[in-house]
Amino acid sequence: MTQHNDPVRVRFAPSPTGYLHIGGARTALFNWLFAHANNGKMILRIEDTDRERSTLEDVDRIIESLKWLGLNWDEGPFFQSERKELYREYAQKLIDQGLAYYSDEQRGEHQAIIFSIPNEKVVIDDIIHGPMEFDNSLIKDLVIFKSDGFPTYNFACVVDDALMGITHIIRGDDHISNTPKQIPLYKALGFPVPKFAHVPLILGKDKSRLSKRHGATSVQSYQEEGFLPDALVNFLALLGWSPGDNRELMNRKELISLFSLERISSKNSVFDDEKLRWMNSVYIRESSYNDYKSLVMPFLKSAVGDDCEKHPELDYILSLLQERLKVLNEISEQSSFFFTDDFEYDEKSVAKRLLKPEVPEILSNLIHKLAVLEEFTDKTTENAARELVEEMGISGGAVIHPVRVALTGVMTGPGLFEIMQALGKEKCLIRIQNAIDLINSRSSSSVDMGK
RNA sequence: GACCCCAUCGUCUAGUCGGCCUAGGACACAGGGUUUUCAUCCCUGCAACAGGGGUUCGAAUCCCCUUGGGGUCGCCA
Repeated sequence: MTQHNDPVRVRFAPSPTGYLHIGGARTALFNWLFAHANNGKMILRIEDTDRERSTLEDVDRIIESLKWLGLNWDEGPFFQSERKELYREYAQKLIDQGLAYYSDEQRGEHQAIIFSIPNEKVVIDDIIHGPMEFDNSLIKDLVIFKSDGFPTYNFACVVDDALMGITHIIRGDDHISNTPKQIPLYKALGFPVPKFAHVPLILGKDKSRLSKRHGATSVQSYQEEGFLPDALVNFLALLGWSPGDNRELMNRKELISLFSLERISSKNSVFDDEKLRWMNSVYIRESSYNDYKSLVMPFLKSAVGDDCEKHPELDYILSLLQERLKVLNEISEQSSFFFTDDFEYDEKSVAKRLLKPEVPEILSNLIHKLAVLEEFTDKTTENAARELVEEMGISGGAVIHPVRVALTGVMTGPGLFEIMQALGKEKCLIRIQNAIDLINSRSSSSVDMGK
């Protein structure tokens, strides 16, 4: 592990002009992992110097998302909008030293202040990219105070990073070109220059920078879809970083102990939704039942109503579904038939499994078998079905498939006899009878069509 | 366009100072097994060092060029 002389201090510095983007979340995560791996501190700073676009709602949303992901911070949140005077002091120092000057262009109430960038080469020894050289004679002087009286990003950022004692700046690749502008600012202000680690961007399927047009990119939308924070954290950590062996499934503790900036790739990476979903299903499956239940209940309730909580077979039903959910909100489509009698019959399933000449007889025979059961469990119902199979000389599938469609409306789902137990005798008998009626009504009309 | 970054399977990646790489793992995909279905699980398969020059006994690994992709060029952050 890398040794650092000063106690490590990092920061995550979002601007509250939108949701927490998945890319921002990864940057926050890398900062968080680095801080924890080095016994350092993480600072949260809100960069709200754009008074037009910054909103309090966005501040809340971003903080909510960070909390949901479990990315806690040690200091802050600090708001740049509250530190205006501080920045002005430093700008004044630069003016006094002749390193900055007032703009002669008058645009607003205040006069903009501009920093003269020295015409020299700047080398950044980036932890991820290695040395990068820039020629500052090629760039224009830098506005550090806007005519609305607020500092610009580059200025406020440098002053804060220095004053807050930030040792490592871990931020997106898109800030690389800001760095050669910021370094002369550190020097002019007499601040030590921190270390930089520019992490590559996250791309969409088409290899362009991940954005709204690639679909949902806010952390909040992943939360709403039913991804677990642990799964998202694990997945995001692997986007651009790897521990070096073939390990992929790692909890936070492992992530922290294995993490290092040096192992972050310098290459952009494409966000693979499929792999995230797979990883999420692993986390759902491997959760304890109680954790899983508390995670999934809000999704179930919003899908089928709060009453589901009182369902006598709730735990049994949820446990049947635990191993087949990729995201939590799938609970809705996969369990509604347990909670309502008003579920949809999937036409393809009906055509394939119910509309067969032998089905009505099988179903009605099964009704007779089930009706006499005293105990109605997965075992007893299965025995009944096996007996029927025996007596009629048919295959197991010949009874199981149509019954599944009769009870659930679809061809896939948990084991049939578990479903029966969860549903209970009465509902099973009614639904099987309904299926028989459905078949009869269908066949009488199709007979006329000669088919 | 200028400046900068990047380049291993479709995707995420391993490949630490060049040899152990006939390039490993995971997701996805295909096939098979288990299963009443789906999912899980197990097995198998498919599939990559962008191209061209060097350097070297030897290069995916180093250098250069080309090509391709990305980022930045705001009194936005």
